[in-house]
Amino acid sequence: MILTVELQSSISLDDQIRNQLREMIAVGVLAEGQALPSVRQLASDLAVHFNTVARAYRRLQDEGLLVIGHGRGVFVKAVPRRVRVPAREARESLGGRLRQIFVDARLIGLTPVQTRDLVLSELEQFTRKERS
Amino acid sequence: MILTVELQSSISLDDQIRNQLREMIAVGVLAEGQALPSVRQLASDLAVHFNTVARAYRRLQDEGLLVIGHGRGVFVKAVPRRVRVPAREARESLGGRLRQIFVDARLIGLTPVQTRDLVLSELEQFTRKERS
DNA sequence: CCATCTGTATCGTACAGTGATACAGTATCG
DNA sequence: CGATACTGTATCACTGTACGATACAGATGG
Repeated sequence: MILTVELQSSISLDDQIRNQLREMIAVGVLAEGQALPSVRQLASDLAVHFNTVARAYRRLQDEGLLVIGHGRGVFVKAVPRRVRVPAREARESLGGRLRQIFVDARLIGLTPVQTRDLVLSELEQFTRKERS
Repeated sequence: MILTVELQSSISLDDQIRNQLREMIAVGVLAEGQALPSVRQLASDLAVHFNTVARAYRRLQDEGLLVIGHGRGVFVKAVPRRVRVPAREARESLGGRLRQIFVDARLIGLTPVQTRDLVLSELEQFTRKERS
C-alpha cells in the first residue's frame, strides 16, 4: 500500500487518503474484492490516527467504492462500469475545476499551447495506467 | 461585478470569491488598473461580511494580482505576462489536480474519449474567452 | 469461550472560517 | 485646514470541522 500524506498540506488527511485510494480504485490498481489494510495497519504506515483512516474508508464506502465488514476488514467494491450519462451537475462541477486549473496555468505563465500539452500528456498517462 | 457565492459549499467563502476574481483577472475580464468594488460594497452584493471580502482581496494581493491602497481602494495589478518556465513543483501540482479530475470523470462513468472531449472543450472555451 | 484481530462511537482539543466591532489611512469639500 | 465620509485593517468571540484518545462491539480462530 504505497500511500503518502503530508501533515502540512492544506488538504485534510482524510481527503489525502481518500483521494489516493479513489485514484487507485478508479484506475484499477486496486482490483475488485481486494482487501485493504486494516485501519490500524494503514494508520501506522502513514503515522496518522486510525480514526482518520476509518473515516476515509467510511466515506469511500458511502461513495460505493468500498465494502466495510465490521470485524472482517475492508474490501474494494467493483468500479461501476456504468455508462449512464453523467448528471449535468457533475459535468459542470468538473468543468469548473478544470477552469480553475487553466487559470492557475495561465497565472504561472503557461501559454495556452503549453497548457494543452500538459493536459493531454497527463490524460494520456492516466488512461494508459488504467488500461494496464 | 458578477460574482456568486454559495453558503453551503464545501469551499470557503474566501476561496470562492478569490477563485472567481482570479479567473476574471487571468482571463482579462478585469483589466489592469481597474478599480474593484470596496470591501463593503462587494460584501453587500454577496451578502457576506466585508471582512471576508477583505481577506480575499488581501490574499490576491499576496499573489500579486491586486494592489490594495488603505483608504483608497483596490485595483487590478498587471497579469504577469512572464514566460519564465514555471517551477516544476507548480506543474506537478497542476498534474495532481488534473489526475483527480480524471479519476472523478472515470467514476462518474465518462469514458476516456468523453473525458478528453470534455477537457478539450473546456480548454477551448477558456482560451477563447481570454483572447476576446 | 477467550484472545485478538477487525471497525465504530463518543468525546475533548485545536484550529480555521466567519462575523462584530473598534481602529486607521485617504480624499473631498466647505 | 478640519470635518466627514469614504476606504482598508486589526482584534476578538463564536462556531464548525479535523484530528486524536479512548471505550466499545462484531468476527474469527485457537
